Amino acid sequence: MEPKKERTILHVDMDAYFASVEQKSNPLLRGKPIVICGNPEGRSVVSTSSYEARAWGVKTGMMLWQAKKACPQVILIQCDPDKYVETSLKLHRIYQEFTPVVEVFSIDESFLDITGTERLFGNPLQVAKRIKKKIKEEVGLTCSVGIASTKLLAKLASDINKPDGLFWLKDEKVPGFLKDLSISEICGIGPRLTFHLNKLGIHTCGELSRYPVELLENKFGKVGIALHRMALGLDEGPVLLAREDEKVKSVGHSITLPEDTYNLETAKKYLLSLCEQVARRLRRKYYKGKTVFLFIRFPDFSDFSRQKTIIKFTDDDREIYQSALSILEKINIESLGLRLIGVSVTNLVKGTDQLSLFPDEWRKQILLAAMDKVNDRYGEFTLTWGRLMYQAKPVSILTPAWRPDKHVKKFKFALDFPQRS
DNA sequence: TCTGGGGTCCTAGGACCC
DNA sequence: TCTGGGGTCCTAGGACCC
Repeated sequence: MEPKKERTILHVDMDAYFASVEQKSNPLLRGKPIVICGNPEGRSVVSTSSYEARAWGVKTGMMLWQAKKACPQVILIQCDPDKYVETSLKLHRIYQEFTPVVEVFSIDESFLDITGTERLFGNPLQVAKRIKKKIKEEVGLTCSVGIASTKLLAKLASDINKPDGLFWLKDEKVPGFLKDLSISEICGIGPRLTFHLNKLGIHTCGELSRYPVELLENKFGKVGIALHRMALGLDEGPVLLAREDEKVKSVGHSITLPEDTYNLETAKKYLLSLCEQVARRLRRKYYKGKTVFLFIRFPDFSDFSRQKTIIKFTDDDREIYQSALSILEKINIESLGLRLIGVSVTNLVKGTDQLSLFPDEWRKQILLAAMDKVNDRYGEFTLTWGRLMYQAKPVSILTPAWRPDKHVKKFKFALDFPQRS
C-alpha cells in the first residue's frame, strides 16, 4: 500500500449561475422568478432558473411551457454567453489568488487544490470563507463551497446547505455520510446506471460499497470497479489544470427545429447553416478535422447517427457540408421527418494558418478568412452563402458545460493558466 | 404540449497491414 | 497453403457531465 498523501480540495459551485448573473446586471430582475433559456420562442428548455422561480417548482431541463404553467409570471431571458464567460474569468482570477492548482470543471464550477496553503491563508474553512467573501464583494454573486480530501467528496459537500453554503466533509465523517446517500447523487452515476443498480437492489452508497466488486465488474466491466470505489468516496483524480496544449476532441453544433419538418430542402438549409458555424469555430481556433459526424433525431425521438472520415483534414464549410449531406441524403426525411439535426467534426489536428501552395486552395482560404473577419466583427451570419440569407439567425447558446479552453480566441487570457510544476 | 445543446469517454466489432 | 497475433484505424452505439 502506497502512503496516501492527504489533500485538501475545494469545490466552488456558483448558485443559479446564469440567472444570478442576469439579476446582478439588471436590477429590475432581482427578486423576480426568471429563467435563462435558448430561444424563448422555440422548443427550448430551462437552462437555469432563479431561486425565486425554483420556489414555484421551476427546474433545470423543464420545457418552457411547463415553466410558465408552474409559474405564470416567470420572466424568460435569452442566454447571453459573453456575459457569463466574462464573469467566469473574473471568478477564475480570484481562485488563482489562493492556489495555482485550479480545475475549471464547467462554466460555474471549479475545483481548487489548496493543500499546503495553510500558512498563507489559514485552515480550509478560513480559505473557503475568504473566497466566498471575495466573490461576493468583487463579483456580487454567492456560491456554495465544499471541502474534502477528494474531488468526488468535495463536489458532494458543496451540495449541502446550498445556496450560499459551506460544508467541510472531514474524512472521519465520510462513511456515515455515504451510508444512506442515494447513489444517483454521485457524479458519474447517471440515470441508466442508477436504474441498473436499483434492479440489483442497490439504492445507497452503503449498499453499493458492500456489493461484491467481482459481480459489479462482471456486469459493468471497468465501470463496475469504478462504481465500487465511488461508493467508498475514493477518488485519486488530481485537480487538473487547463493547459494550453490540451486538445479539443470535437467541435459541433445541433439544433432542434422550431417544428418538425418532412422537407429535405429545409433539412439541407439547417445542415448548411450548422456546417458554417462548425467550420467557423474550427478556423477560429486553427483546428482542422477529418471525420464528419451527422446526428439526427426523428419526431418519434429515435436517434440516428453516422460518421464519415474524409481523406484530408478540413475546416471548410462546403467540404464538411458535402460529407454530412451525403449521409443525410440516404435518410428518407420525407417519410421519417426531422426534429433535430447536428453536425460535428472530430479527429482534429491543431493546424496553422499557413496558406496553401495551390492557387485554388489559396483563394478559398483567403475568402474564408475574409468572411470570418466580417462575421467576427458584425456577428454570426452577417455574411453567408446565398441560400441562407432569408433564414432566421440561430440562437447562440452557451451551455453550463463550457470550459475556457474550449471557448473562442477573443478570451485569450482564459488560457493563461500556470503549468503544474 | 411532449422531452436543449455542447461535449467527453468507453466498448465492441470489422477491416487491413505486417 | 494454412494459421496466428498484434497494432491501428474506423464505425456505431451507449453512458455520463453541466
